[in-house]
Amino acid sequence: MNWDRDHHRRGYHHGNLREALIEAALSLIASKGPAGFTFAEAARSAGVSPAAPYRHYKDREALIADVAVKGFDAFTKALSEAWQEGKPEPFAAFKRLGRAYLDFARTEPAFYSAMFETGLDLAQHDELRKAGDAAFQVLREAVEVLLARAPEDKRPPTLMVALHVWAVSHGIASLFGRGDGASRKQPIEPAELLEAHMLVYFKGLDLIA
Amino acid sequence: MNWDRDHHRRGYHHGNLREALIEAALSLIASKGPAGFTFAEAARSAGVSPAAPYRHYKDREALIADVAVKGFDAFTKALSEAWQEGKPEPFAAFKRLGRAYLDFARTEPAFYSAMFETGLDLAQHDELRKAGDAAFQVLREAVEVLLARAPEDKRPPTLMVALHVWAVSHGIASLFGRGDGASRKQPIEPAELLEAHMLVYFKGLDLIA
DNA sequence: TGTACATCAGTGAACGCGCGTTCACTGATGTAC
DNA sequence: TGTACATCAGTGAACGCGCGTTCACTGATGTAC
Repeated sequence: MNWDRDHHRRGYHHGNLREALIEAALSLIASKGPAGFTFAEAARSAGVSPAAPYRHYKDREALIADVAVKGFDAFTKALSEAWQEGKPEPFAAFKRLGRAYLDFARTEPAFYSAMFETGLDLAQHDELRKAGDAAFQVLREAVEVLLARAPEDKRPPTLMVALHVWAVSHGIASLFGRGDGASRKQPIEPAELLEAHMLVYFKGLDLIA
Repeated sequence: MNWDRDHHRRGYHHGNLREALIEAALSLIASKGPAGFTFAEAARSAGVSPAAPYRHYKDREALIADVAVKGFDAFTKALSEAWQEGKPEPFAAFKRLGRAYLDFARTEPAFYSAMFETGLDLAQHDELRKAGDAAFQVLREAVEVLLARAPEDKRPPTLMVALHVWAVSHGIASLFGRGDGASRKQPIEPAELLEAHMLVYFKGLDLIA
């Protein structure tokens, strides 16, 4: 609970309303889903009048889009740090990458749902699409390093493999790996399920024995 | 447009308000997403007073849950009909099953998002969980038939494989295969992407050469 | 076959509520000279 | 270093709106005899 942790230093100007609104939006999304988030309540929880957010965002949707962008930024960072350019060993690094993907979805369900479930039109939010592309780029580069191990004549297309990796990760995360009640509990842990999948899949690609 | 296609036969009693409300909910979800659906507007579009829906549903959430249940029923039916008990040949039937999965998500985006993206707590909606389980059961049985081909000593667990199939199908459907603007267009068709995945994956399981 | 009555599935008016947004405003901050 | 002024980032009151829900009600339907 940190409703007013900053009240003591608040004067007329908030100082960093933008960040405060994003945090407020996240905690509202976390507790009520992406639908149950309102501009007014975000303002209230940032300790500011309902008109104040309009200094920073055109409207409600602009704030959600910004939350999603910030989410993708954090996601890209988390994935990059897990991948570590494939060092010291690409397969071990890839395993870390997969775990980082699921960890993010589980520990940041509000970000994750703002990123993938708000139904924002990507054609209308260029910055959002770019932020999403940057995250995917991490997966793509990791796949590229792994595929470099295969003999050139039987190397599958990087894009295809990267899309497979993304799809299965996203599928596991959204079906079985969320923190909330929408999760369909299974007797196999999400991380274990993903790892088992990648072993079979890479074997199918002749990348491993 | 069928706002009042039934008006001529409407008297005091609607006759099948329940179905009309579900249809109304679907078209509202389709045009504005699961968030932009209201009880009042559903009533209006069914040509009925705002109090009428309460004869059939406890509240707004009960209607959404029912839409999701009906969606799973239709989904289960579509998958079963595609699978046809694996006849005449299991792999061909499985390919049909995968296509049916993606087709449903693409042609019934409103059902699909009511089923997977409304964030309903499954623990609190038993009928919904059951309807979802029934759909998954079709995948599970199909996987079981395919796995029967593998030599018994190197046969992977049915549940694990079925969960992999579900995850990758759901991942592809929700990331790349929806009709709306949230779809991340790729140079590979969803159906092709799924089929390519299953070929690699089954090869990894030694089910095919 | 007709009638009395219970039950079902609607009406329509009303309610309190919170939302998104606009407006004229004002206090705080930064900058030019 | 001090002052004038432009700009920035807030206020707070107000608006119209549609929502979810409740209520006493009533027309239509089904059933017992």
